[in-house]
Amino acid sequence: MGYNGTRYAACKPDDLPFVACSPCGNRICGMLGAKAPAPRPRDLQRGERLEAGHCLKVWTVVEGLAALCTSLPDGRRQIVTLSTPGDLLCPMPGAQGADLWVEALTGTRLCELDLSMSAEALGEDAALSAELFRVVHRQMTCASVHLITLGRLDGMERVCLFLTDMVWRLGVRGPAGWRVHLPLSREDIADYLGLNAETVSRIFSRVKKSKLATFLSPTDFFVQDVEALQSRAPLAAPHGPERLGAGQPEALVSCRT
Amino acid sequence: MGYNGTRYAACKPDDLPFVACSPCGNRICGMLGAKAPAPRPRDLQRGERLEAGHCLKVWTVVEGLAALCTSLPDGRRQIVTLSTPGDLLCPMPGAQGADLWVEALTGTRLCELDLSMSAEALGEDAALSAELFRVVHRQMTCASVHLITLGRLDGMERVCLFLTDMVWRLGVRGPAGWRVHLPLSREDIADYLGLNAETVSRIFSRVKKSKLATFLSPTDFFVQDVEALQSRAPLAAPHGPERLGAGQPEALVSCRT
DNA sequence: GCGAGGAGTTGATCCCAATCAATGACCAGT
DNA sequence: ACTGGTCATTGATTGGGATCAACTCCTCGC
Repeated sequence: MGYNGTRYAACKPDDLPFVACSPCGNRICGMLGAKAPAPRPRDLQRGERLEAGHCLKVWTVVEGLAALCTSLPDGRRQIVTLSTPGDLLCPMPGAQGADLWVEALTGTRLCELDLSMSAEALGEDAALSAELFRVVHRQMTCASVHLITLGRLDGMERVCLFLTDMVWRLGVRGPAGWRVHLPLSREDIADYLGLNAETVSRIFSRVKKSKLATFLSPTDFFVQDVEALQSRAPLAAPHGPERLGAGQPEALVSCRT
Repeated sequence: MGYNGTRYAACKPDDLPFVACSPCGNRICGMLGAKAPAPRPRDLQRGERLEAGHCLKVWTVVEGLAALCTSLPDGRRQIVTLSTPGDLLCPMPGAQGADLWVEALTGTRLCELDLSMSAEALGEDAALSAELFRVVHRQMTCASVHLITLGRLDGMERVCLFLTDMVWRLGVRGPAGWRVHLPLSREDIADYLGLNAETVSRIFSRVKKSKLATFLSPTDFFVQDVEALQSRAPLAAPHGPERLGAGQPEALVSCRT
């Protein structure tokens, strides 16, 4: 339970193997068919890592929360991407000097797809390439929002944007508002937002005081007025209510005039 | 003059029309052939903008320096991407709430390619899709470095990383080191690095004092020991000496074991 | 029940970068 | 040469977030 019913229910663990994963938002599994080794499920405990290495492996998050993490030689960590159920995780060989890995921020079930064996298929299957392009395109959009967040928003704005994003991605709608379970620690949030854990905690208190959200426990909060929360940030959360990417690549479609 | 001779010389203005642009690093022009309207050159003066809109237009920087800019309703600006000659600029419909545009930071010549007319070609031409994927893949890598920079590096580290990057991208090698002409203002640099103009200026002074670089003028500097400069940042500049992306998509190739 | 350990909160203090302001360098136009 | 404008530099001050530390709460294992 807990996560968005429609997306999750369509791809519950029992449905393995995952070739029928497409309802999760990952249409690649289905498109590949016999061209790649069958997708295989992977269960990770909190803190467990997958070394991204340099292979073109791709994961779909089925349940839980995974992050694309980097860390500098001195231990500073930056979370580049948060992936909630339905998201595709494709770690790209990153920056020299920074480690890169996929980490489960809570107990997480992934669906692993190894595309490296089928590099030819990638180059030749047009529909697949287009789909890959679409996915990466979407990730670029999210990356832009994250970039602006880190470059120009102050702590309060970052946190409000983050909470709004969590509402859209993990929230359960109730009669009076949204209830959200935060499956990550303060430090994880801090590493995603470019802050530190104490600061995140302090800002949560401010959010609480200004009644933008109610905290039921350190990991559960409730939002009555998402608009109010959203408007505290000068930028909209990338995973809005009408979730992008369900249909055609919007850049291509929106241009027919 | 001024810019890296080899890359620039292969695609100088006289070579128009730009179908022969591929030596610039943009192989898309050549691949499209008759499927898209012929690429057309555009000259921009400093500060001039191209509204990215929602169309799939793509630009190659031939000469000068262009930026993908965003700004928030209150005027805060964040430069998402800097493009030097040879780079491909493809503004993706960005964050809601933030304006997005392409801006020339100095006199700049672009080569415009409108892919929106040929959306079918995009979906059907496998090689083209793969190339697009490769380009976006590369941009993701740069975006990661930029993200870590904004999230976790302090001012000095950001500036040293930036200067190193400029050496690799714009530097002219001389007998005693590299000479670089910076075609952007302090404020542009600040908006790229998530700082403000005065801070950038102050840090430049510190760099000068610590002899990591010599400033010949506000817009020209000289670096004797790039390694020393580079090592002041905990991360390598994304445009290293052996520039990525000249050959195959490295993710696909590096996995053949 | 009890203690150990981890996570979260809150306080005190420090420090880096933002802000505001003054000055200087350079350029274009008259 | 003078003037207005833009850009860069530098100083004084402020402020937001980091750091260090104390304390609470909760869980887990015994």
